[in-house]
Amino acid sequence: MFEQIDKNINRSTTFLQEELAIFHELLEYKKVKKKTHLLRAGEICNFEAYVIKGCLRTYYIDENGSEVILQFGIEDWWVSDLASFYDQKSSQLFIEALEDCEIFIFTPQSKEELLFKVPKFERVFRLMIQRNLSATQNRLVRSIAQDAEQKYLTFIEKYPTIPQRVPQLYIASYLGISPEFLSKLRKKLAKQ
Amino acid sequence: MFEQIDKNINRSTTFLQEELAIFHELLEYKKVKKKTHLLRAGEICNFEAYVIKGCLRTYYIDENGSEVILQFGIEDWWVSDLASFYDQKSSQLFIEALEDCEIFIFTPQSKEELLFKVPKFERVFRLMIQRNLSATQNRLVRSIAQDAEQKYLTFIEKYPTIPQRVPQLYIASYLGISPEFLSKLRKKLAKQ
DNA sequence: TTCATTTCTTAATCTAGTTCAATGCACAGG
DNA sequence: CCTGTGCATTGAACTAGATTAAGAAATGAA
Repeated sequence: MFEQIDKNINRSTTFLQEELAIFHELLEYKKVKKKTHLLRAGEICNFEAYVIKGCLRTYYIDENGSEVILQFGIEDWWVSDLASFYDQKSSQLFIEALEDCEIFIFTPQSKEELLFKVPKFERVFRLMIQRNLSATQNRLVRSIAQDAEQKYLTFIEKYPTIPQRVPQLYIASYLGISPEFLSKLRKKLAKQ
Repeated sequence: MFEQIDKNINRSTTFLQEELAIFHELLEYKKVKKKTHLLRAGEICNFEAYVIKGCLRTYYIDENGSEVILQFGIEDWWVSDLASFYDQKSSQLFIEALEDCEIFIFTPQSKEELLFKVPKFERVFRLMIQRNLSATQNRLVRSIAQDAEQKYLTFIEKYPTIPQRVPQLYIASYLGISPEFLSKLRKKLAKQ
């Protein structure tokens, strides 16, 4: 049950068995049904979720009413609105399960307790947010500098499993192009 | 000399005089001449810089050879490539002074020493990166969902001082539009 | 199985923004 | 003081991608 997440956090820091035991103690296991929202804009995000199994999307609805997908969360990703979680302020994001999911969650309380008992976890979480920042910066650059075809190719290279799991509609929204145009692109690429 | 930066870090956490003294001790003051690069792609970023005065840009050169400006750094902003700084790995970014600047810098060593002596600073730096992430996410959303005119208006509202300080060329690059089109936009907006 | 809902594809039309090329301007350096 | 260099502006021609609308295919619920 904990193998997967242990392997993940052990990438950056090595923990003792007793430290891991405290960690496991504080994790809350949850099942989430497809189409359930874990978070809606206006609410305060009171979790940081680690995806054991399944797929979720984090999205934003802008002033024109159009959805923009910020992130897909699949196995071994962390999903949350960190700004809302840390500062306990109202979120602007939606987080929705696209498949039946299994997740571990931290609440602000359980996380605080973990960091108090095993301060080494500071590093794990700092790295998590830092990776997130790097990934977001890279995506921003691509969103500005690449054309639709390059973006799509980069996407399927980076996330080869996602296209088979989520509607194309959402991939188009992630890439910032219309679903119709993505369809055309795929047709063109298929016959090359 | 330290008033400005003290005020900035005191926004989120309150520090004792002796803690601030340690902080000041570890800050390194530097002057940087216009057009100097603090960082080039391929190098390891060995600083986190706080801008006392002046203006810098952080940019990226993509595979097509075109520049994308990720961030302008002006007074009271932190400027660095965090991924490179923390992991001491090769950077992908360039950081260049657009005006003569005065900055404070941390090296990996001085920062480690600070966090060791005054762990409360963990929070300051965590908030810094978190704000950076939120800002980058918001920019990503705008870059996808807004048209050029909206982006420009959002930009001058958010950073009203920058247009007077940096060439339009760079603002266009930040917004992800061509300089020619920005010029046309400005003309149109001017006569409204 | 059937009906309803969601998703995908195709084609025609339209437009926001690019590219290219020429001109004018400002100001920094000798 | 001139002169090069970098930047802004303008206009004409072009194109990547949006939008609209309609039909086909897939999925799911009852």
